[in-house]
Amino acid sequence: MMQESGTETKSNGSAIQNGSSGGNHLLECGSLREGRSNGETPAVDVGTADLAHVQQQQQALQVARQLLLQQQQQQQVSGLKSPKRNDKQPALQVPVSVAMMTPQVITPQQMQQILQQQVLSPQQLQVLLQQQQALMLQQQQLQEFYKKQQEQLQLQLLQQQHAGKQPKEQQQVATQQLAFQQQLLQMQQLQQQHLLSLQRQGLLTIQPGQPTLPLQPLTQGMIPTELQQLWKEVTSAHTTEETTGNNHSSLDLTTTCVSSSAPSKTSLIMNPHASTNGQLSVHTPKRESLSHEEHPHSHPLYGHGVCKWPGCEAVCEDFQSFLKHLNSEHALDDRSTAQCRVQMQVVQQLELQLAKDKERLQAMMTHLHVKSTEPKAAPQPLNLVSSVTLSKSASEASPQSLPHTPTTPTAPITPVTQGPSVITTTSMHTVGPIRRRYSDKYNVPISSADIAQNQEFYKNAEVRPPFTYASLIRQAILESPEKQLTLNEIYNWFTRMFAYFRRNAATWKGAIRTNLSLHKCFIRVEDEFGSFWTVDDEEFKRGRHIQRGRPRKYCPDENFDELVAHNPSLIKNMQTSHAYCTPLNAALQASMAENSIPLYTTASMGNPTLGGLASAIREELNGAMEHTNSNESDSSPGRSPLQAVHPVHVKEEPLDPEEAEGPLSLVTTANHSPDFDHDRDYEDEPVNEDME
DNA sequence: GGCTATCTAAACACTT
DNA sequence: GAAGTGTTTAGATAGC
Repeated sequence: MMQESGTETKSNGSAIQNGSSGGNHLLECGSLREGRSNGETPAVDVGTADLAHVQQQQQALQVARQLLLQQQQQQQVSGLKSPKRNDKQPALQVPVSVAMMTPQVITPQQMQQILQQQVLSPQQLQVLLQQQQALMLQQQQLQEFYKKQQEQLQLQLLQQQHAGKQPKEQQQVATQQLAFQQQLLQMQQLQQQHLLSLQRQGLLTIQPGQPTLPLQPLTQGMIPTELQQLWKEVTSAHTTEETTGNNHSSLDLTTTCVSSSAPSKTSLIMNPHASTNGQLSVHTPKRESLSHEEHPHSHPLYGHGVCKWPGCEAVCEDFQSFLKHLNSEHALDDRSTAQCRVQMQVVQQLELQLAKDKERLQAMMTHLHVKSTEPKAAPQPLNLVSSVTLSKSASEASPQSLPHTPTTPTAPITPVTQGPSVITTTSMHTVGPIRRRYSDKYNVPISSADIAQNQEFYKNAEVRPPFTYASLIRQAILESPEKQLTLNEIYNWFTRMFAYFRRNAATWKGAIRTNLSLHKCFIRVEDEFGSFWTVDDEEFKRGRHIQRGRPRKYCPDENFDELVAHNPSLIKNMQTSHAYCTPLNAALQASMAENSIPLYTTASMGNPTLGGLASAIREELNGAMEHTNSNESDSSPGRSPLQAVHPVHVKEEPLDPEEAEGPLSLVTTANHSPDFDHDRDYEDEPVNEDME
């Protein structure tokens, strides 16, 4: 221990600069020292100019300390060495900073001498006091120097504030200042402890006429490592003292260092306000001690009969045994110190992580808030990267709720009810039926990336995806290799991709079926193996629905022949499902349409089964019924894509460009009235009441 | 407040 | 007949 002290003294400058070299007895102090001695806090970076300035000041301080050290050593050589000390500490060297920080100008070594010798002769005490007085003058000079330093620092801070420097730099400077203040307070506290200790031992008496020991003006000359050293010296002194039954304040000191430094560091990093009063390191020990007295069994290191010291987990039957265990097994030694250091680092890392996450969250919220006020120029329907719930108005193309970070499947999303840029993180549990509109005018397809980016999240979290059923169905279909899925496959896709759809199957399955039927973009196709669904993306973007109240597409068999008789052209729509659904066949249809090839030709080109044929006929009949009765030309959503027919080669009237875009506009409907409006949809045309 | 989109539930019909 | 599938309607809700 003392060798470490000596090592530190030898490499004084470097030891001060490098908090990990020697003074590792007390960790929090070491951490603080690192921040301070390097002119930066562990959490933030200081500006280069600030850092250089602080370092210059520190170098000047070190020079002064070395001068002081030399003087002290001379004093020690002059006759205050005790035989005991020489035995135990052959190379005793006083940490310079310790000498500086003790207002009594009694170095720990000297104090230890006193403690070890127990009795000093009056002559020795007189010499000691004289030396103290001489040193005190130098101490006061150094204190003034420190004061000037602080003033300069404050001036810098003010200048930076006035110069409008970035808040981060301000915060860093403020953090530095807080660190200084904190160290000052710690030092003052230790001073008092130290003084009381000496007074109790009767080894130091403050004479009324004697220059007042400067309890207060010890400025920022304290370095945590020095505090550690002093603490250790004092503690060891008290340990010696225990033999005389005069046991006091050792635990308090330990508590002081451990409990005050870590939280104070926390406050420096996370909550500057918490330390602005500079009090936290002062009263914490007593408070904690009181807390433990009031709640004797609520020690942070004790719970469920187990010692919570990291890596310990020793079973303690009661709190008293725990205290014994704590004092015996986790006393102040290198091991405990190292463990404490590790724990501090863990806490630091967690705090840093928390700070970063908070900052990220803030940036996200800020970003989304700004975004919500932006014009809806470019709909980004499902920008899930932001991973924050936002209202629909936050992005017109965005759904109302977005999940939290995809990396945290348990993170809730928030279904925001209303209001722009409302971002909360607490209301996921109220996920319910929410509107998920992409646009009033058209649907903006979600991309695979939209879902893929949050795939794991939705797979694991029972969070309702912020997509409409239609969008999800479309996505499911488009993700399939054949761009077609059976209903059951759609179900499976939903359950596979979204944990939310692994319950209440009846509800969402019904919704899927409803949407499949309701949206014109979904096209049901039959083949010999059954029926499957495809999607017409253009129609999807139009977002049109089948109008309510329109007659059912399904046509009972008993009406089939009659309907065929009334609609002979329906046979043209007896294409195979394959011919329609695959992109290849769609292209083929387009090509044929361009060349005015009647679509029924495709039927002959395909390989329709009788079942498929009948189904196609039946479906087409339904569409024909609609046409017949309501004079509608638009596609019957029905399902055979050919129901969404437009007379391509028959009609000479121009087609609605929109309608002509898609493959659905390719089918001939020779029997249609030439004057019907192709642009009209079910939505546009009232349903023929006769049909009903 | 009206309109629209969406969701949900339900009824009904057909198919397997 | 049961289950699955498909269609349609009505009501509720939320956003525009």
